[in-house]
Amino acid sequence: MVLGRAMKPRLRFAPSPSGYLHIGGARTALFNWLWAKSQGGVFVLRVEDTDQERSSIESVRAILDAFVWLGMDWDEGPEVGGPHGPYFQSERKAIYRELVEGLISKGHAYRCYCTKEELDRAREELKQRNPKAQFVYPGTCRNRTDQPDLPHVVRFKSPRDGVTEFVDKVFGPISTPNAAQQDFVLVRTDGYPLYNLAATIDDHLMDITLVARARDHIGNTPQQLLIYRALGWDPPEFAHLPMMLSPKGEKLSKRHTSVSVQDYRDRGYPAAAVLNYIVRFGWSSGDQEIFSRDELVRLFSWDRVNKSDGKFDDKKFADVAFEHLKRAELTPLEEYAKNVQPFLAERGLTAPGPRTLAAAIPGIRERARTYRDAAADLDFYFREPPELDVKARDKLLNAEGAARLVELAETLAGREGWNATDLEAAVREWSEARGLAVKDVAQPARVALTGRSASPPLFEVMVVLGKERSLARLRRAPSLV
RNA sequence: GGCCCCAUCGUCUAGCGGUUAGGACAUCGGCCUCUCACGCCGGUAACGCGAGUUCGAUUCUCGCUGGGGUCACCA
Repeated sequence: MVLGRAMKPRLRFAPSPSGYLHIGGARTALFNWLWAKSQGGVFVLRVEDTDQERSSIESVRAILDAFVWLGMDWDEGPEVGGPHGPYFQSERKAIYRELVEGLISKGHAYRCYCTKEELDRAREELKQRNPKAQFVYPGTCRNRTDQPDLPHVVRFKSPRDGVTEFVDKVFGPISTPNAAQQDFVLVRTDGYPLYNLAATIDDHLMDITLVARARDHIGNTPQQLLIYRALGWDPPEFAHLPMMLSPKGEKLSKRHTSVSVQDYRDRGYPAAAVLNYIVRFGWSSGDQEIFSRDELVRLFSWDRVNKSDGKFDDKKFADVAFEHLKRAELTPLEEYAKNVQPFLAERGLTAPGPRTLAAAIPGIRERARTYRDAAADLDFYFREPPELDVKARDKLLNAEGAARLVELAETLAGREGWNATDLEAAVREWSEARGLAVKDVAQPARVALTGRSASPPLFEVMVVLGKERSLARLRRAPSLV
């Protein structure tokens, strides 16, 4: 027990509900979640909806859904509640108001009556005179007589000298001169707190022990530290994460790739693969590339997090997803079947027999790179007749070949065993007896059985299809030509 | 521009003073084969530059260059 503070780490992710869950946000949340899980700590979700203009309840829903899909559960927050609520900042205005009054009365903050228009004008004028100069709030209202009834914002009275420093869990010591700080706004004219104020107060009141967020927040940290000090509170620890950038090194936006977690689900990627890919941005564990969710929890640690930004790579992402789909230990059969179902439904294949589905999946596992692809690969098993790829037919199946398939069907009909080994032996024997190579029979048969030129191994297909349907499709061959 | 941060193959990374600088993706050959895949074997490919420190720097220090972030009544 150190200093009597809570020992269990309490981590949080605080999205602002102004859209979907961004893939970068998911990554930030993941690091927090992993640490909370691995330490037996608590992961809280807090909705930062102080900007009424941009926040929406639909967006909260979308973000929560994304968390559920990713399998990142939260211990406190919307829907589950908890002892530190409310978890929507819009419902915490009274808390902020009271604390801000204290700040003002102690001289750490003051009311400012300069209007946005005045400030914008001053900013503009300065820019005219000296395009390179930076506008700093001149402190006009610092010592002005207080008139609480007039419209105003509340500004923090930043120290003019000294430095603010902290030890980042990832970047190490970071020190910023206070002179670089201006009297930033704490509360807007409409009474709503701004990010730095609300986040600071909530992190403290919610007993957050470690704030892990993307590197673009490093510059906010000194301001928040100043607020902690003014409020007389001990700050939590901070960990900043390197950024995940576009392939070109720009800020990741939808111009470059899917940025909404929802998109990845819709494109048919496994959730665990999304997690696997994004965690590898800035974190590694030796040479290992593929991790299950549980492994991640077990292996994650801050000393394996590095500092340099990374660029998103679709190809690598696709490969990670593919690995998850290929390995049965990562995606068990039942899970695969369940997840591919919606994509089959999209193709109008609503009720594939569960037995057949389970039997068919092993054959397409090493072929399908997404659940969406898997549904396409599976299609011919469940569609009667299978969709015919005309090009494949033109290339591989002619009248002569089709006639042979009918003969083959009769031979096969008389056989006992209907398993891949026996079927292959039978077809081999049958082909050789006619002076044909196996592929001269197999390729036309593939077209008849699957409607396409590419499929899982032919004899596996026949087993999954079953004797009756296989024979029927072979006998139907002449009608395709 | 001020402040802050970063720097190993094209990309994600391993490396924590002495290595033929390793892995993965991508890419290029080849093998396997009833198709497509999977798999396997092999190739190309990196320490940004310059000073120090040291017997010895990818590794430590400084400078430069390059890149990124941030400077709102957004979060």
